[in-house]
Amino acid sequence: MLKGILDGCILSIIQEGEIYGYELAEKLQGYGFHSFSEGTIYPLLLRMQKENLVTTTLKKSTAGPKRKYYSLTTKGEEELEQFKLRWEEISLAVNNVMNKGGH
Amino acid sequence: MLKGILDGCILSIIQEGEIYGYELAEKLQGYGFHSFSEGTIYPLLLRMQKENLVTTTLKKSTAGPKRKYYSLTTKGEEELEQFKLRWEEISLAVNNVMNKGGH
DNA sequence: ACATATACCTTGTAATGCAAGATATACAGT
DNA sequence: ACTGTATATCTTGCATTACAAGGTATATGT
Repeated sequence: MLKGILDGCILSIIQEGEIYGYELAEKLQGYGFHSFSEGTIYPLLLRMQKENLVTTTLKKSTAGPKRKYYSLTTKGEEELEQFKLRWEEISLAVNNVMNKGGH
Repeated sequence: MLKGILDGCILSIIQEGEIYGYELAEKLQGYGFHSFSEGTIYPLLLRMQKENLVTTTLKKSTAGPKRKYYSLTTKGEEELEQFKLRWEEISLAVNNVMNKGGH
């Protein structure tokens, strides 16, 4: 049902502007997602690249190996729009269920 | 991240009143969940029973085999409360991400 | 006797999420 | 030069979840 919810969130963050994985992981925490390790995020980014939702460019880091910056493709933007619609449907449905049972 | 979201929704529906699996499946559709087959719901109900979140009583049906009615246990009610909190956190976080990118 | 609707369960598979660990680069302190 | 620390990416292996598909069983109407 909610498969791809993380995908959607990541697409949305990338849409704000080019970003690399490590930074993205930190940003997710800032938005209130506590539970995402890099072991979750990196495989997901690789998958999205494979599906042509994002493109990457390597850039030097000030301290560490090269950063892999991600940007949305047109297909990625479309996917994001679809995700937004899906999220509205789902969150509405869950809120429906929740608010019936009690105050 | 959203593992157990269906669990929470089902707990919430059961809290409204005793209900059996087949009816629950139909009710979920009514709330706007399109994609849940019985192959998803029944195993989940059995698991929740095993975890002592729900209890069951069998009752005659007007047309078909006996219905298995589910009710919440105290533990199930606690689980539901926790889920509600978790859902608020998560939906807030996702909405944060979504609305930044510009609607 | 047969079809249909109801009702529950099992099997097998794919996707997802995560911990843990492997690899690699750069800089700062000693 | 050596060591530790922070940065940065990727891989492996496992557990959970979601789902389609199929299987079993009961009651009613014709």
